[in-house]
Amino acid sequence: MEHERNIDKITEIRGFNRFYTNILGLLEKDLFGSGYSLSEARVLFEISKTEYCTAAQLCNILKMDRGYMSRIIHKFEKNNLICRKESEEDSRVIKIQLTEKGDKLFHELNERSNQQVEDILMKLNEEEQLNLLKSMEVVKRYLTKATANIVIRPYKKADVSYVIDRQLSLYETERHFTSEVWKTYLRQGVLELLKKFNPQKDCMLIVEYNGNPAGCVAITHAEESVAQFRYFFVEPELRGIGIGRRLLEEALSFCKEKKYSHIFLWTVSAQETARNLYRKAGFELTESHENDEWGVPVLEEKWEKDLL
Amino acid sequence: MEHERNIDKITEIRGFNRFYTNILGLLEKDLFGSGYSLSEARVLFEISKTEYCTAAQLCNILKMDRGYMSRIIHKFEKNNLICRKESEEDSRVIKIQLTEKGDKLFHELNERSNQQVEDILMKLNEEEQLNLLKSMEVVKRYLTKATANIVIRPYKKADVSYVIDRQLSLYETERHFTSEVWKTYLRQGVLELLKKFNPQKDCMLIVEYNGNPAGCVAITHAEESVAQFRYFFVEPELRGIGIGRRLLEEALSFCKEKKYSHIFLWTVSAQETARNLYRKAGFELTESHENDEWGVPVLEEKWEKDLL
DNA sequence: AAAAATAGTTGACTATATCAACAAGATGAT
DNA sequence: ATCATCTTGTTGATATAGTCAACTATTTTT
Repeated sequence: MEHERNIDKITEIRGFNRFYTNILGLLEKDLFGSGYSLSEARVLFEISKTEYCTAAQLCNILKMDRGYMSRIIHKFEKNNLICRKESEEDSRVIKIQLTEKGDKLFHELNERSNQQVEDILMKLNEEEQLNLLKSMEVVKRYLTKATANIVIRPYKKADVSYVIDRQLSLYETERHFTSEVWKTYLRQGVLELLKKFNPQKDCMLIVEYNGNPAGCVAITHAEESVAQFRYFFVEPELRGIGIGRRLLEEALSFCKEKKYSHIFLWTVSAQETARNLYRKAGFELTESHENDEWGVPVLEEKWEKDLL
Repeated sequence: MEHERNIDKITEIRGFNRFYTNILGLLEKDLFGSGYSLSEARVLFEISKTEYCTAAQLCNILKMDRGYMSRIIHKFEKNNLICRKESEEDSRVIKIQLTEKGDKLFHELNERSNQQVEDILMKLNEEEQLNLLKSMEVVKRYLTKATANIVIRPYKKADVSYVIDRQLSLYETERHFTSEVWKTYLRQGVLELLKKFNPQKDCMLIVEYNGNPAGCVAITHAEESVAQFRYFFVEPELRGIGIGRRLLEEALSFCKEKKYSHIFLWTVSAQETARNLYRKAGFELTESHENDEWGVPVLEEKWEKDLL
């Protein structure tokens, strides 16, 4: 009986999958004439999107074979779409960037795809458009929740630049923190933590999503028996499915294991979701003040919690 | 400004498309080991689903190349998954049916896919599952509306068996009409209409969806200056996007063109959507009575409308 | 300091898909 | 009734896309 009910749902979902296979097939036809295949276009798109971009990363994101990826990248290089530079941190790694020509091609393909989607959108009225978008968001959130391969693991050397770069970029787009003071403060803070890293006192956890880092949290030793909770963020596309809560829990359990008796954190113009997260975990707002140093005036808040 | 707002929507939708490309990629991996490719599995699935199945139809539905399809079908035949029979109506056409072995393979692959989807579903609670399904339905409806290539055209010879077979099957699954009396009544009715077909009095329109028939309506000459509206249906997957309304409009405009002064229709246990459609078009319920002949007792209703 | 893991490359190969030409049969227009 | 047109399915030639395993050079872990 329980199973019978599920079969209907399963059939519905599989129907949707077949339907969407056709929709995607329809949209993909449009690349004809560009001289590049769908896979190549996807790679190009990811290169343009990814700040610190390497072949291995592209393979993770797009789930493609390494050899195949290598050849696509060489074709791109031959056609002057990208340039490649050995990484300074790891000489096995080659960083990939679009050239001007590559960027131009990307924009062309991008414009075509946008046009195509707009043509579809124009067949719907405002209300239908909004319904469509809202429903897509729901489908995406639940399927992410149900299929995402998410692991929380200790940081590795290679994560350092991710944590710094990504945090700078998120704070810039989401909170308009632009000042050099802020950038230096963040960069120094992370580097210092890792230089003096003491596994008995400090902790830095990375969210890994399908093999790539997608979030972070750190515990640092502030003073005797007092821990500070820092560098907390989750990639936008993974928000709303409980990963922040898991990170916070793991951080707190590290603190308990290491016998910290108190924990605090500083946050800025906290949004309801973050505040709720802290409140639910037993934190209390204890202090707040204005700060003008980060490029935009913000209200900084201190939240604290006893760990006994 | 208007355009700027659209760009956000377009970006969202394209994000969803990339996301779903990955989801589908994930699900497709599961065919490995079956000895058949994704395309082959899709063909197999369609064969099992399609009552009167031909290669050309499969090409339409799956948007595949004819030559490629030919080869897949030959591979299936070689492996005893299907048997092929020349059509009696059109000797160019070869009808395809699953053999017992083909049916068994289909069920195996189907079971695997179901299991896979169920595994995903199990990661969500009841409420989340229902939200997911509801949202998928909305996405599907609006995208169908915005992308479907729908044409309403006069019937062709080749449509006759579609109209009969499909209507029998829909009435059986949706209204539990099972009696032989009903089947004969419907079959005879359609055949008679087409035998005596007079383009000045009669009309039969077919909804064509991506090249395949997907709905129907007919006007028949009942008595002097009185038209009967019959054989009205739209494929379930295309309901809710205004195709029924379009069919009704076209049928009425045919009646006006041919100077009919009155039109009526018989319907059974009409659902709200159909009733609303008739009511909006100016029909009125004028008569109703029970009928036990169709395999299940139903309330038949007569709706009428003057055309002056 | 050795063993294991990772990034990227390459050759050989297979699977998947496309294109154009063709024959046989149906259909539509006049 | 006839002829041009369209449709169905087939085939050979070819192109594209993707996989696999072996290999080098480096970094990370133990």
